[in-house]
Amino acid sequence: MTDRAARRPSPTISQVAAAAGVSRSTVSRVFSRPDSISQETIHRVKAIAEQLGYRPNQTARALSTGRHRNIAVIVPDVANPFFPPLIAATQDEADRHEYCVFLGNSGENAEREDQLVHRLGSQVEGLILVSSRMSDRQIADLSERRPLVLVNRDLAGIPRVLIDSAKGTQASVEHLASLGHESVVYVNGPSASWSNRQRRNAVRRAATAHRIKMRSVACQTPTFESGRRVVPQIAATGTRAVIAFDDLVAQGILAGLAENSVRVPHDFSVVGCDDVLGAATYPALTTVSNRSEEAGRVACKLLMDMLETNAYADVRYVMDTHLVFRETTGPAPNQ
Amino acid sequence: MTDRAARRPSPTISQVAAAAGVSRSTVSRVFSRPDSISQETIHRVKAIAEQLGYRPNQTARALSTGRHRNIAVIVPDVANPFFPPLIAATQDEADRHEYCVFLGNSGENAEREDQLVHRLGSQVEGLILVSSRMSDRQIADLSERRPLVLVNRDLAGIPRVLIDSAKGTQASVEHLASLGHESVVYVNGPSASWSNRQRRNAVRRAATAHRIKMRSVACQTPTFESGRRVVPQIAATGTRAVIAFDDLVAQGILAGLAENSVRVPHDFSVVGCDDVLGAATYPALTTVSNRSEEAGRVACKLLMDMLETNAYADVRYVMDTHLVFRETTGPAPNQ
DNA sequence: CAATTCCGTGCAACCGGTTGCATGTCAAGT
DNA sequence: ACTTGACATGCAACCGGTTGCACGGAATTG
Repeated sequence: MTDRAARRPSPTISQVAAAAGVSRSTVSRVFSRPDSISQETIHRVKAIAEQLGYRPNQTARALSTGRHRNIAVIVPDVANPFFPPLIAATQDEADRHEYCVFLGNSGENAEREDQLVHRLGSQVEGLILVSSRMSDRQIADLSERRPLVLVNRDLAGIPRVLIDSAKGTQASVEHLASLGHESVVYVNGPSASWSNRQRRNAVRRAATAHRIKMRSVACQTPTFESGRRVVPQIAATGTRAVIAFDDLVAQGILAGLAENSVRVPHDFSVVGCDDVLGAATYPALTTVSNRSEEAGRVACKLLMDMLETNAYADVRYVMDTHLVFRETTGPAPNQ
Repeated sequence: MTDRAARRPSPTISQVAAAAGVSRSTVSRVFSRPDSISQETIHRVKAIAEQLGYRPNQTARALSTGRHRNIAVIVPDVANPFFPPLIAATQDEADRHEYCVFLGNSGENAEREDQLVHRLGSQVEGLILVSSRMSDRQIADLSERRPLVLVNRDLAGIPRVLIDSAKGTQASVEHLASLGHESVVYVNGPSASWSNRQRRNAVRRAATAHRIKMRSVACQTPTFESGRRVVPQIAATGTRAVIAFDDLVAQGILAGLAENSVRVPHDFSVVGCDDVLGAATYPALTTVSNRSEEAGRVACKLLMDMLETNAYADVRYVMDTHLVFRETTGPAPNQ
C-alpha cells in the first residue's frame, strides 16, 4: 500500500501576517526582536501563530542573518567508545545555547572527512574536529572560512583541546619497568593521529630513560579486531609487555592472548589507553585515564564563545592523564 | 591575544557569474542541471568557480528548492553503547546518498526530545526517532509534517524498524528454567520504552508458561550506576536469577553483586540484553543478541526511499533476536 | 527559401525570513 | 498651539540560490 504522502506544509510568516492583519516585518519582529513591538500586538500575533502551528523557518532565517545556530562535530569513528561521551557532552553544551549539531563520521579517512566538512560548511557556524585525520594545510584552509576548534590535534593558531596522554603513558612504562620488565611493545594507532604520536613518543622517551627496550608494531585502525590480529606479531618479538594505542586494541590483544592460552597478567602484561571500559573487562584493564567528556564540553564551550563574541583566542587547553592500575599488569615472568 | 576573526566570506553565485561573464542562472545550472548547458560554458564556469573557491550555499539552495539533503537522528542517550553502532550505520547510509545528519540527544526526556525535533524540523527532510520517549500523539503530529521512521517504537501508520527482543528474552527465561531456577527478577528500563514493555511482557509470558515466579523492580534510567544501585532490592526478593533491561544495567548488577561477594554464576545468574559489550565482561555476560547496526541501516534506507520517491509504505520491519549463552548463568543454587 | 524545432542563455519572480529607513500617531515639553 | 521625540508599524531591499518562461540564433524540415 504505497501512498502519496500528503504532508501539510508549514505555515509561513506571510500567512500569519495576513491572519493577524499586520505586515510580515511585524510578525518577524514578534519572534526575533519583540522589544520594539507593542504588548498587544505580540499577544495577538503569538496567539494566531500558535493556532496556525507556525514556527519560524530556520533555513530562511539563516539565509538572511548568516547565523545558523548549527555546529558540526566530526569524529573518526562514532562507534569507538572513546567518542560517544565526548559527542554527548558537545550535544549537551550546544543544546544549552540552543544550537543544533551535525555529526560527521569520517571513518578514519581524510578524504571523506574533507568532503564532509565541505558539505557541512555552508550550514554551520563552526566546527569541532575531533582527532582529525586531515592535513595541517586542509585544516588551516578550513579555519579561514569557519570558526574551528580541534580536539586532540595540535595546530598553532587554532583553538585546541588536547588530552595529553603522554603523562599517563609515561607512567605506564615506569610501572612496567618497576615490575621488572626489560622490554615493551607499543602497538600503534592510526599514523595520522596526534594522540598516537603523543603516546609513541612518550613510550620511547620513558623506555630510554629506564633503559628498557622498545619495539613497535603497526595496526591501522584502532579496533578490537585489529588488536586480535596483531597478537602473533607481538608474540614474535619475545617481549612480555605491551602498551596499546587504546582500550579497544588492548581488549583485542587480551582476547588474542587468551586464544593462545597466554595468561594475563601472569605471563604477559597489557596496558590500554582511554579507560573507556571501566573495570568491565576480565581481568580489569590497566589503562590510562580518559577525559573525553570533559574535552567535548570544553571544546564546545570554546566554540560557543568564539561564535558569540565573534573573537577568538589562540587557546591551547591541555588536560593531563594518569595511570589507572588494575589487573592486567604484573611482574615480568622469569624466562 | 584576542583578535577579531577576519574570515573571508565565501564567494557567491553572483561573483562567479560576473567573473565568467554569464548570468546567475547559468552558473546555477552548471552546478544543478548541467545537461542544459553547453560544454564550453560548463568548463569555463567550473574553472572560474574552482579558482574562486566557490561552493553552492546549501542553505540558499534548500530555501528555494525545499530540499535540504539533511536528516536528523534522535536518540535517548548517545553514550549508551547500544546507540553508537546504530548512529554510525545511519551516518554511513546517509553519506552514501550525500545527506548530512543532525544528531539529537534527548537525555531520555520527552520534553527535550520534542524541543529538539522542533528546532530541527525546518532544517531536515526527514527524521529517524530511535526509542522515542514522546507520546503517540506527538509522534503522529510530527509525521504529518515530515517523513519519519521509528526504531523500536511500534506506531501503526508510521514506517518502523523493530528489534524484537521478545524471542531472545523468552529464550533466556527458558534457559533459566532449564537450569532449575524457580523464580526470576526482571529489572525494568524506562517506562516509556517500547523495548522495555516488549521485554517485560516476554518475561512474564515465558515465566507463566514455565510456572516460575516473576518479580520486577524499577530502575529509571538504563545505566551502569542504576544497575548497581538496584542490587539490594533484588537481593531482598530472595530470587537468584535476574534478567536486566539491557547490558549496561546487567553490568552494574554484576558489579553490585561482586561488591557483596556474591559469586556469578555459582550463586546468582544474570542475563543482559543487547549484547553491546561482546565477551568483554568477566564473567562474559549471557545476553540477548543485538542488531542495532542493522536496524540503523534499514531505518535510514527506508527514510531515503521515502525522500526519493516521495511516497511511503506503512512498513513494519521486525528483526528477531536470540539468546547468546555465555558465562553469567548457571544452575540454581541449592537453598 | 520559409517555416519549424531545438538549444543555450537570460530575465525576473520566488523561497521565507530580516532589517534600515520612512511614516504616522500620540504624548510630553515649551 | 506647535514643535519634538518616542514608539509602533510598514515598505522594500536583501540573503544566495532555483526555475518557468521568453528570446534569439542555428539547425532541421518541407
